[in-house]
Amino acid sequence: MSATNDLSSILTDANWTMYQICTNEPVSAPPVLAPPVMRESQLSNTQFAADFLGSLKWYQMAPQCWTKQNVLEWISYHVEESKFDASMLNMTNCSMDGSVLCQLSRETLVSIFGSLGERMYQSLQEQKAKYGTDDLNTTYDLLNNLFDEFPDFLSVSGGEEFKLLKTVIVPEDKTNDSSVSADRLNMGGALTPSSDNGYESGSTSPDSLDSSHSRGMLSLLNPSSPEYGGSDSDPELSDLQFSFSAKEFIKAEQGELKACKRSRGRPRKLSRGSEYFIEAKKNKHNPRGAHLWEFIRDILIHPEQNNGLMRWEDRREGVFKFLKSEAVAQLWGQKKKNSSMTYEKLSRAMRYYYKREILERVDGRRLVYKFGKNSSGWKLGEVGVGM
DNA sequence: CGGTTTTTTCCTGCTT
DNA sequence: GAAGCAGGAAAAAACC
Repeated sequence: MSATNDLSSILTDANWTMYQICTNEPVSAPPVLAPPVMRESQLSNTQFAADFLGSLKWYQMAPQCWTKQNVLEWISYHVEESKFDASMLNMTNCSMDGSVLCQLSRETLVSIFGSLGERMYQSLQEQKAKYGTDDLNTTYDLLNNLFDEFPDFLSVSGGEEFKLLKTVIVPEDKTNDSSVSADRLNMGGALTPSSDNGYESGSTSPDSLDSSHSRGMLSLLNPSSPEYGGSDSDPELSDLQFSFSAKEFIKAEQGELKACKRSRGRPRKLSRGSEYFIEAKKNKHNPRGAHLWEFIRDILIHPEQNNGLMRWEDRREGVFKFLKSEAVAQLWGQKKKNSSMTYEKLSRAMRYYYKREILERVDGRRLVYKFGKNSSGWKLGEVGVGM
């Protein structure tokens, strides 16, 4: 079977497993596994050694040593873990062994896997570090500079529909040819050799941008805001290491949650230890994180980058309108690492701002809000950007 | 660790 | 009927 077919199969199964609503089956997480016991006498046995290596999972060895199958399993794991819609992947880009994978730049991974690419890049760095081959400081620096390097992510051709990361797509027919859906949302162009990073994406198609939009969007967070740390929590992700037992727990708990009908109110999200992996850790430099209204404000004050998501209706009065409400919600969700964010939920949070006078009501106009007296950073005098 | 704040989730009813 | 608005309720998560 070809690697492409392998992945297709793996990912189809992954999505199917992930998106079945009422099953109790948690998606597979890397378990705490001891490597197969190997007797000393067996060490000299070449076949045994080969078998032994072949029996190892990706999380049991350095990424440089991964086989194509290991790489596919690694991809599959992240697809499952993040509820990524695998149908978006151009699977021809996924056929590589660990040595090739390790040469891919973060940008390339992002171009292939969209929003998942960052996490995968982090995972790769962590795995390298775990096996003593990486410099965490390098990772830190790379992550720290992440947004600076993506100034053009929002530069999509005018009128282009903003393409969202469809994180939850339940296949109607499990047996469907995945290439059809892959074509529908082809994530990346063909990989082409690059002198610097080994490989880089040759794609400049807007289709390949996808969640990269959000990265661009996040990059425009107002650095002047005292409550914005700029890069959110990313730099500290380099400190993260896999905690397989914790992840196993997460999966089990997610499975349990899916198994029963949601109760009223916010559901329990993830257990302790899970945030260690799933949730970005709090950034010491960004103790409070970004608030929703600041996120909205920062989209508005960078019209050149907001890609038609929102616009000012009355700049002086602070009146603004959502043009692509669900897209903004998805961006917000991506920022908060919540793939199920919707405009409905976002708007509820917006309505809470009325009472605090961060926003004022604008009656009779759909999708229109107005900044209130307790908001700041949007007025022309406060922002050094002419609008 | 407990209290507070902010956000998320769900819901019902209403309006456009 | 769909989409959006309004706001109560409950709870998670972040903060203090």
